[in-house]
Amino acid sequence: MLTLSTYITTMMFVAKKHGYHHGDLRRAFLEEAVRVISRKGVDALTLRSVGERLGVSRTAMYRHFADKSALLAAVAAEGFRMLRLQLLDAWERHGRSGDAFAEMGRAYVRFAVANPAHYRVMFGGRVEAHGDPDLAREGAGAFQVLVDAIIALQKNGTARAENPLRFAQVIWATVHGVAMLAIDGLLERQQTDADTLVRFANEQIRISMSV
Amino acid sequence: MLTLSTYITTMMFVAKKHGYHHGDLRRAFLEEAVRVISRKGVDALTLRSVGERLGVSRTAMYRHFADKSALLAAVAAEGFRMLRLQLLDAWERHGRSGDAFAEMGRAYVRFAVANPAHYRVMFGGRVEAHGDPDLAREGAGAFQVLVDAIIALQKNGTARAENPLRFAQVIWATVHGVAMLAIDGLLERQQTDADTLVRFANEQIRISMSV
DNA sequence: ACCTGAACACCGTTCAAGT
DNA sequence: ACCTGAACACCGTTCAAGT
Repeated sequence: MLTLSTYITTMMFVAKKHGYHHGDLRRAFLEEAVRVISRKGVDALTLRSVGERLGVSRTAMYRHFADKSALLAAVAAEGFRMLRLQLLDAWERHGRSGDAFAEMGRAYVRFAVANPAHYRVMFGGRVEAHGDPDLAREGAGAFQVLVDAIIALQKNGTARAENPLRFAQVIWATVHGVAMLAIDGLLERQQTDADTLVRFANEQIRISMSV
Repeated sequence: MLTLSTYITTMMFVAKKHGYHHGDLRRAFLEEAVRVISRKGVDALTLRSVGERLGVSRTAMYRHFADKSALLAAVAAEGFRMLRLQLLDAWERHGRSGDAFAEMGRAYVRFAVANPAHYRVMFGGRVEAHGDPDLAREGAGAFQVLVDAIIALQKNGTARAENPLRFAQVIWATVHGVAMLAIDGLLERQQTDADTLVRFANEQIRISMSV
């Protein structure tokens, strides 16, 4: 009887999982963290205030994340997943062509500007892909979209033969640098907007790949 | 008499300034901060442990820096100053030529790899140039070396006519991205070393500038 | 002028306890 | 299974006091 009642109680809680206090508390923590980071910076993120905002105890998070850095790693992993999908969408929707490749570059910078909180956590050096397997997988997946696109361009003769990994690294470095300049507000000071700069960068990339 | 004795006491302390407790305490704080950051990361930096390490109270720092972020801003400003000097040295020592420009790129990445603590503070998004005038000036100074070099290459016909600021932004973005890949250890995972990648990036840059 | 120690208002994390 | 409140060991910063 005791075992049965425990079982029933447990099942009730499990059944309530997607309707518990805040529905999906894990997701609520993730979203609130992103909200705080984008508005006040990573350093302003405290578990206590997030918990209070969500109306749960300040230790409730530990049911869903090992610690604070695991929460940040989850934000980063989610960012890489979104980035991968948006890059893939730009590449495919524009016909996997040289122009589509340029659109990927624009999509990359657009992602960073639209999601600075995710982007800063992804590349701010706070979380290391080393530690979180999920994060490492998502990061590698986003990079692979770029590598695959380069290989496709080489196959149809748009890009010259060269180690595609090396192309990918330099191109990623370039758009990443443009994205950083954009979200750090360094372009505003120089009266340049991010999309203009990434278009210019795309032109430079096109030249250096086709020669 | 009171005024005179106060004056004398003050002068004694001022005279001792460069021989006080640790000679230059401001410099000692700066160096110890860099040491801690490079060994354990920015998040591991605590004023209390730095003070303890230097044998002073944990509030002694406030005589030399407004707060912790001012200390980090000073680290970043020092980093930009070192970077500017090393870029300028590479450019001038190699004869202000196209090759010298490539050597600047290599010097940039070498700086980041040799001084990852400074580099992370400079670009990690913790300090904003917006707030610290000294930091803003040093950052702009380092960037100007790149702009000036591009203008020189355009004057002697090595680089094509184009807004030098735009060239500078994309090129900076590229070498910065390579530097980030290098110090985040993402290249090791792909069996590429930083200098090989920056040499490849330099070749891409040379092509795109000369066409 | 420069440094100190105590105090204040925080923080992440642990843990026994509740349902 | 999931959540709680109290407790622990920190942290940056302020401030009256010393020399």
